[in-house]
Amino acid sequence: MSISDIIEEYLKNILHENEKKMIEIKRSEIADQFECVPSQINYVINTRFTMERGYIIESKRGGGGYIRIFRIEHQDEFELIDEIIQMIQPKISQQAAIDVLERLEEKEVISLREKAIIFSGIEREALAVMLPARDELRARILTSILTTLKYINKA
Amino acid sequence: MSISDIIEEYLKNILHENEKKMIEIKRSEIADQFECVPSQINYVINTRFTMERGYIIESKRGGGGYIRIFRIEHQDEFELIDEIIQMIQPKISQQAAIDVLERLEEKEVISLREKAIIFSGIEREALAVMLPARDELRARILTSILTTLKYINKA
DNA sequence: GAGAATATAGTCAAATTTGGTCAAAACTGT
DNA sequence: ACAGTTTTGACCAAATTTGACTATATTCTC
Repeated sequence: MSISDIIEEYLKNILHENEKKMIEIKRSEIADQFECVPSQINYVINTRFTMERGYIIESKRGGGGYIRIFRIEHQDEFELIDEIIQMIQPKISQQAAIDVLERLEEKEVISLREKAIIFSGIEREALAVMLPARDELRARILTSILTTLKYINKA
Repeated sequence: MSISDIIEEYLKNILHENEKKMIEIKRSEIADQFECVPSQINYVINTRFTMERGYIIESKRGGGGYIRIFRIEHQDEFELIDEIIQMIQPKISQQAAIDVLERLEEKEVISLREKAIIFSGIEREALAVMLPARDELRARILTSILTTLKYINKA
């Protein structure tokens, strides 16, 4: 486990315990705590607390500055899926797609098996076209699947 | 016995004792341990821990990088799926794909819901490329999904 | 209130730390 | 000797770590 992984875990623990919607941190404090440079916190946030993974970031510089991490909440599955469909237009990378599928599984919109099936349908090797067309094709396929998912019932 | 054989045996011992489903290794550590070049580990994995032999590999580079080896068993319907994969090379029409999915559902290889998901991933509108490329793309996507299906268990 | 000092956070690219690929060389069995 | 397999190493790709430089907000001083 890298330091980034550890910081990610630490932040998620705070966030997910007590069903918190938001946490506010001071970048330099976290950096001190984990003995890393402050910009490492930005790295963790940029790679692990992305929209695709269901987070929104807000921050302020200067005295009393902060970084806030919000968990994106939804009324229901329908709304969650719609939001993701919007997010992936008009293209989506493989990594972002993985994040999206991961999130859908966490939220129990899809099963582990369905996640594996969908992933194998949109992975690089299956699509076999060059960028940027590949990311657009992936977005279309995923959109089509998500649209179906909106209306289909779980087993 | 070659070094490759020894490394293979070593990894399989760890994996099979205690019924472990997965092991995680660091490529360079194993290479050090057996005094070989790191790429030899890739050779062992590529020749001995293939899907056909019942393993799935996952890896990550960079700090905190790893190689994970998962053990899998294949499904009873392995042969049926293989036969279909052969059949759909190198291209498949939408109608033929529907027939295939129908057959898979009848044989209970996939559920009704999975059939719907897969179909929406390979339908004309989702792929949005002209014939004959479309039928080839559909074949690749479906092949990728079917290959996954050969090894993942039903819920 | 203007300007300086201080306190934050952000960006970006270089350095580092992993693992991956590929083909040439070496080895093995027949 | 040939074919197939294994070993090796040069080069590549990806993820992480680090730090110099930048941007912005607040507080202090006059």
